[in-house]
Amino acid sequence: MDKRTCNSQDVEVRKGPWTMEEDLILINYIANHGEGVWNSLARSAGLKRTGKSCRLRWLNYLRPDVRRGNITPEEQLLIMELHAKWGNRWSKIAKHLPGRTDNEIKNYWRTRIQKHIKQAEDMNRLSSNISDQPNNDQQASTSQASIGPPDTIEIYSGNNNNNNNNNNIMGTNFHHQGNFSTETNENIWSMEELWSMQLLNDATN
DNA sequence: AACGCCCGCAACCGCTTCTCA
DNA sequence: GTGAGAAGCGGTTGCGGGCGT
Repeated sequence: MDKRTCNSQDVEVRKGPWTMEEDLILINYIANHGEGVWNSLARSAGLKRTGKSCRLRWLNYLRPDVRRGNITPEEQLLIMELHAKWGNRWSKIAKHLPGRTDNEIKNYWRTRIQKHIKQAEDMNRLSSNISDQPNNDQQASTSQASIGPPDTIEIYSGNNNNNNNNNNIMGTNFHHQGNFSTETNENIWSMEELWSMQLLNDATN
């Protein structure tokens, strides 16, 4: 594990994975003194970690009310619903999932859900290649969704009520504004469709 | 059995926001 | 009002394990 000195006081700062000893020190210290100012907590506890690192470790892993293990289908739906509403506001989303951390939700989104969006995008690109038809201009004028350059999929609905729902998902511009239209158009992927793809896929796993 | 690839997750980094003197 | 330090947040990275060849 790499250690490096960080400041004029020549204090070694440990980085990388936490050891069981460090975990125990942190747990015991917080049990006795409670959470406090993280930088001084780290120092007082004798941990060669930054306050930030201690805070993260505590909040995401050591806290007694952290729920670990599989995300349930209910939680999954809730995550998707809240993400559609708020975008990548992971901590805000996490507040509605007791015991789940923003980091966990963020990872879950990136590793699971985003994958399906990518698949949807690929399928969509494929289908638009197959049906590369002349009446595209009518489609273009009425379409509520536009598939952009290779790594963008933009989904729009008619109304335009939210200011900041421009969610960038690892190069995928995922715009969701207001209610999704349920009407099906070749280039429209509604939230419901994305959800059902996700659920279908899970059912087959 | 060995190797390479892929995926999931823990942890770090840097920026923003909050709090307080 | 403002500046400094702490906390919060989202994006990114790196490692380890599982799996296919």
